[in-house]
Amino acid sequence: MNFIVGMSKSAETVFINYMETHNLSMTPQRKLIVETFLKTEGHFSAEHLCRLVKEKASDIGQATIYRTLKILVESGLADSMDPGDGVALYEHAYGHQHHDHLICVNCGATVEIFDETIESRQEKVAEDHGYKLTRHRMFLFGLCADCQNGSH
Amino acid sequence: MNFIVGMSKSAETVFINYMETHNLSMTPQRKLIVETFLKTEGHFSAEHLCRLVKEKASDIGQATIYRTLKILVESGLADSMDPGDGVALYEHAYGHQHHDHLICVNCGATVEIFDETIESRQEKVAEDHGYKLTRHRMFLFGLCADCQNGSH
DNA sequence: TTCTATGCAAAATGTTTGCAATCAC
DNA sequence: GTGATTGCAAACATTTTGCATAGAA
Repeated sequence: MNFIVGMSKSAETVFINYMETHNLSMTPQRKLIVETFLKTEGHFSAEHLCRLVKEKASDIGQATIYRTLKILVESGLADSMDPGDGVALYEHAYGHQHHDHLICVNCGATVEIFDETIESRQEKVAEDHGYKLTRHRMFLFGLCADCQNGSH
Repeated sequence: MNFIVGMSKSAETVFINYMETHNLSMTPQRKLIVETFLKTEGHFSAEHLCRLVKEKASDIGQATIYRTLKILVESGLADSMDPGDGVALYEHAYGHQHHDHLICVNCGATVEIFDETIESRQEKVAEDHGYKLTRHRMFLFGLCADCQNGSH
């Protein structure tokens, strides 16, 4: 379950460090939630993570899962986004470079995208308006190749 | 209150046409809500529009305002967006070209932006992944000039 | 021990819906 | 008249919070 990325620390180590420096204790609940989060690839809702966690320990309350997700985001292990329907989606952030998302409006298939030209134009546009850019969100919506063809 | 834009129809005309072709009736409530919407510039929430409408007619229910906002979006007069906090913001869409938004994270000042290069790269990135792009949303977050300086 | 974390249930938020009464055409 | 529209209140979905209990260090 470790990320082997050169000399960088594992996600677990980063999380444990964050916990220690913030006087947060490592409870079995948090351990399970973080492990489950790290094992889950892709983009998923809090509710989806809840289901996965409760499969392993049905007595964990959803409040704890939401609270731990917040810690995961603060610690830099998770990133959260809302493509527009008011439901936050989470994904791994540690060891992952910034990217935006290309989402199929029919089946939900999501591709992580990154375009240097867009990124630098964003900086420039912000500067042109006197803004100091801190972050951005970009969602491209369309029909994926599969959905353009056959079904539905 | 009319938009004088060459030969194009006024927003009211477009709305009335939409109503007729969709078998929707022009009630005094809808009339007031649409008038208020058209008079309100910028980016505002449903709740903000509710307040403005209720100042004029306190007996209009919020459900009617939400329902009318939906009609406004469907008719192409309004555009709705959610910059990320789960609250939809509305703005005029009729007679306005597409644009994205640059938002001050401190004071909320919002600038409408448009960059040809970004737009065409978005198309290309989508194509490269076999997607047929239908729409996109982009939010740039940063500190506006005012907030970089003095007050906070 | 002492302060933090938990689970539960209730609250908060923004939006939508069911329904009987009302209104537009 | 007839079907669409309204206001109300309740329902909704997601996320957050208060609180008494339980647990970590």
